[in-house]
Amino acid sequence: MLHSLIQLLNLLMSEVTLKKLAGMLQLSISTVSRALKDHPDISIETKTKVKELSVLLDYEPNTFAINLRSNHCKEFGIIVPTITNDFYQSFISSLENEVRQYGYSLIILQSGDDPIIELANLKLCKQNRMAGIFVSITSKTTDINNFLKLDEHHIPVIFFDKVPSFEACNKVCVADEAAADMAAKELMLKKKKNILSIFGNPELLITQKRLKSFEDTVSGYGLSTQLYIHYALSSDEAREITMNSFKKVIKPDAIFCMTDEILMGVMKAIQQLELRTPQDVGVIAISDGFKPTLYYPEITYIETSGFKLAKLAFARMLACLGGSSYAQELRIESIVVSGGSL
Amino acid sequence: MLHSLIQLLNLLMSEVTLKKLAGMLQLSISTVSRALKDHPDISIETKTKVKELSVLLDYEPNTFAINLRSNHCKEFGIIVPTITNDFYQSFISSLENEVRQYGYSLIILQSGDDPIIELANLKLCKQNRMAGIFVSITSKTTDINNFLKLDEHHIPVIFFDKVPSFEACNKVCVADEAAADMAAKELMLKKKKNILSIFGNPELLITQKRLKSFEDTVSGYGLSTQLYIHYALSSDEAREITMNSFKKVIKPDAIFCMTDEILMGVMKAIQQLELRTPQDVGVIAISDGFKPTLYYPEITYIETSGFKLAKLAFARMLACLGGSSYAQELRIESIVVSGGSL
DNA sequence: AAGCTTTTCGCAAACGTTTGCGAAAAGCTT
DNA sequence: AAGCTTTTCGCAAACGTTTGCGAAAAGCTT
Repeated sequence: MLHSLIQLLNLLMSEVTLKKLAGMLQLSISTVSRALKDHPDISIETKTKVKELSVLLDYEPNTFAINLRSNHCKEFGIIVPTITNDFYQSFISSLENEVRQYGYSLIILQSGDDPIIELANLKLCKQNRMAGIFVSITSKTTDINNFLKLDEHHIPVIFFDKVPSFEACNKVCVADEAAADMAAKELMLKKKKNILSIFGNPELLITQKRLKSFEDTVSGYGLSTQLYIHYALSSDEAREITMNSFKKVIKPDAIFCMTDEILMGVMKAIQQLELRTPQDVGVIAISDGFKPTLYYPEITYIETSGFKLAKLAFARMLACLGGSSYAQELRIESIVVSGGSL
Repeated sequence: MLHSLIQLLNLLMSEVTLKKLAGMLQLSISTVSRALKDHPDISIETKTKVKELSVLLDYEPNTFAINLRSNHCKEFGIIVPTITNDFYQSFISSLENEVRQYGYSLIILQSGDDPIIELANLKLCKQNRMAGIFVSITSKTTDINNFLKLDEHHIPVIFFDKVPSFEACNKVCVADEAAADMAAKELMLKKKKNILSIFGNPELLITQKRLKSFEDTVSGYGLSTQLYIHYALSSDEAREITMNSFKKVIKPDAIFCMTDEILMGVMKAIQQLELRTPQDVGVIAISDGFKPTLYYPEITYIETSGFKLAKLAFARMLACLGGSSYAQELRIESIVVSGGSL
């Protein structure tokens, strides 16, 4: 009696392991291991004894040992330029919820839009033998061979949002062309004639796709619509572009904002100019859907949901882990959310 | 020659390990291990041979094995109600940058403001033997014993922002009282008489502290200032409160917003009511600093920087890992950022 | 009752590191 | 040249799991 009490005390001092459980129960480690996993070789009596003690002592298997044995862990990495962005935020939030349901964890890695750091993060994912990674590349990433190499190591790589143009890889995107097309159609329906069109970084594939689609749709209508195309790399640049546009003789009757960031700059300018939407100028954006609700009237936007995209990305990841090897490009459809600003 | 070529091919097929390196170099595993770590026992010639081959074959130590051996890993967990919040976003972004510099990774765990999930996340951190965790508790978390238990397992716990009232734990906060006090002073300086004061969840310690300090400061001035105290749990509630307040006979001449979320609702109401700041109504907020720049004129706010708080939290974490055991409550000072809305 | 099958468990190796200790070889002392 | 120190390396155990295989005990068959 005293003896087992001392044993118990010793146990409470340190970590509970299979070996300790086995020692107390006078069983072998393998039997304890199998009992806890309901292996058919073990008798009911032994199983209950083992399980009772393991609950009593709050036994928790050592993840490190399990990882070493199985040579993989239940962690995903996500590499983004920065998490301070509504779209990524909702993507990450949604993704974290998904992976948790499946017993995985999510490690965030910011590249700061720097390919060097991106590469370092990638290496970390490889070294930590992550179960898979999600990547939104930097605007300067040209070489994606390092990403493809991970695929060889059986670490699936899912690109999302900002994806490389290379074809043989897994990509999930919002409907770039379709979203720009929808925005253009909305503007045409309202018979807008002078449209200030502000796009993001022209080096990104997403910008090029959206611009082309936008222009094509507008010219497809064959109306005498004038597009004033600008690129803004920041909210502040968008604000200045807007301010300058309204100093001109021909003032825009509508503004198209390719991103939330641009929308923010545009709206600030509109407040500064004391313009009213939609009377003085119409506004439409492509957005995750949060920023447009900040204004009154709410901004009409084409929704590109980070939440939905994360679900799609995770589904694709599961498929890859399940053995689906051939690369796919998936996209989610957009919808128009009318807010009264157009 | 052919023999070593075959060896090389075999190696490229599978993972490179110390054993494989040792086999190719006709050395023992221990010698290879020590050579790579510049152990003084190993000769220069051996070291260079080992290192050259390891670079050639792109050897990367197996993290799982290292973790098992050392019984700890280089990962921190961060548990927050949700990451979709400017303050947490900048906190996490900043924290990720910090931990990366020190070779750590960051795992995000959202509780969804649910104590059950929070507990599950906590257990995960314990099971994965994380190096330490950062926690902002849910509004319903009452029992923090489970957190304290981690401390016994030598996993430091740093509470931030939403912290428990229990004293003997590590806490880093923004200057709750001081921030509310500063906001009150700004309002008094502008001689505001009817102040709509909207606070967050009244169950949170942070709300209680700010409210008390705010009221104390205002009454300390001894002026005939009227405070209209309200609580808003969402942006939309704040909007409605504001809308209703301006339907009253006595209209507010200033609005105090305890959080970004509240500010957003208030500003939307202001746009809807077509009021101008600061002429028609003054606005001041406690904020991380991003949202206030969205409006024109920019909102005057008391800065509670997530960036700075993250740096402080990480410094405290490092101290804990370094052996500092006694619990501390740390806070960062706030500053007033004038934007022209008051 | 002898031989067979089933039940129940333990041995031992393996995953890839790190590290205390010992031992051989080399260089040094007097 | 014998004994000593230094240099250089390998053996073996350990971290905590999982799992193939074998073996003892028990129950069954005819």
